[in-house]
Amino acid sequence: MSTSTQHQFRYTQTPSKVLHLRNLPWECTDDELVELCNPFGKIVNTKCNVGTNRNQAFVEFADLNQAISMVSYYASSSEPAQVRGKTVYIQYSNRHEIVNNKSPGDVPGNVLLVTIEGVEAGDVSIDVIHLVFSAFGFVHKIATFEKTAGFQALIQYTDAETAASAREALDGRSIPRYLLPEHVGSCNLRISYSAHRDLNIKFQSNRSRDYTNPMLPVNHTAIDGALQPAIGPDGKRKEPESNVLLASIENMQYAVTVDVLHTVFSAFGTVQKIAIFEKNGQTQALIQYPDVTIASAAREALEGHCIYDGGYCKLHLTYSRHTDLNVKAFSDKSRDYTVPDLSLLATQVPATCWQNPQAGPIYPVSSPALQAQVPGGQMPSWDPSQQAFRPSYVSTPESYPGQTYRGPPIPAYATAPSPHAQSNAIVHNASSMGVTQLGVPPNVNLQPGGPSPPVLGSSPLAQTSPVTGAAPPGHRPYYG
DNA sequence: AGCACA
Repeated sequence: MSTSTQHQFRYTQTPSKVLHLRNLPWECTDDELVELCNPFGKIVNTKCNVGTNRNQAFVEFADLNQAISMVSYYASSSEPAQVRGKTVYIQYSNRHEIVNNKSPGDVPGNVLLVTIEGVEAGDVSIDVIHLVFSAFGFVHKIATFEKTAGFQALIQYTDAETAASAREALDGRSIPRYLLPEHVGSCNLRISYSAHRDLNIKFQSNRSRDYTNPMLPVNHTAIDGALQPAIGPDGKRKEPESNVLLASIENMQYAVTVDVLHTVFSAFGTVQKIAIFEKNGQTQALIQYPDVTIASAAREALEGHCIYDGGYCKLHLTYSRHTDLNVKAFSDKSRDYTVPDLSLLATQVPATCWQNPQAGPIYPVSSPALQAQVPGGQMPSWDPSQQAFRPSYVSTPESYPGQTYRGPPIPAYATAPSPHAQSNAIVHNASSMGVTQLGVPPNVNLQPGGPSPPVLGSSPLAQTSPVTGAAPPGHRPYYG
């Protein structure tokens, strides 16, 4: 019986330029597959560590005849195909192409994402990184940062080939001992590809370098600050002020959208960019102002306050290490308000009138991607009549500090939170904040007449929550 | 040693 099924296997194999390899060592790499198969033709794709035992693989040749030549060769060879001494069984795959389900980090590019395992940010200087990676070609730019994954660096080369050679040589290896401080044990490099093509380096600093632009200003504070962190009068480490605030949102019973944050933080000045993300299961957001003064005012005023009544969405604000966020202009988790609204421009300016001829082709006026950002074809938070929309280059940030927030309603807490206040919620009556004009997330239930918080009317939370009804008498909004 | 995963 089993012999006949084997026969069936044999004879139902129609040639394919994709080969199925099995009995591989589980450690097998794509490179080893290429090494094995390359003599027979051009490999256009591979997929290794397939199956529960991770001992199968697929190799796709550019041409069917190349796959046939490999299968025929090993069919009649006395020496079986081998990887790491293990015999590898080869047959035609029953598919005709390898589906490209490579994770983003496997898609080759000219920028590498390097995770330096087992070290702190201070252990490996950017100069050491530069030295190590320069062995493979000219390093254009380096940006380093710390994430939950550890200390990471983006390394930009001229092209993907150079990047690939560096990755090939360094992935899984360690930075030479003599380049590391003594206390560092092992420090493996984990290298994948970044989706970036061109890094946006603003300063030469201890965290980032642009080797193509020697005229770039040097950020001494970043360098000095890292070497000698500022110490506050209480002896605690004081985070340097920044124009970018990091908001941690506690007790987030209700959705906090980009629009909500924009509304809340616009009370203090032009919000340039917002990014929302998750860290350790908590929602955090970065809010970028044009300058430190505005950020500082916003931080002072909003720290510890809640976006919604009832202690929901409590803000904890610190200064971010960022000075300029690199965010998608339109997404549900980020917004760049400094980017002109192309869809608005498009309605006012014929496409042929673009001043920058390059701008047109990059974002076609009828781009579905652009329209997809705005269900219904509207730009809720992009009303140009809103003060908050004004691009940063129009505003005069310098005027804010002494100006005690003219324009939008002045939150009382901005100057002096009253100790008698019964609530520290920022939003009691959302309509008074102009939320309705700014574009309300569909799930926010606004009741313009009443002082109720913009709770999620349709959410089960709204039903179960004890504090979703109208505020008690005397429970006045902080907004006059 | 026998066909992936979105």
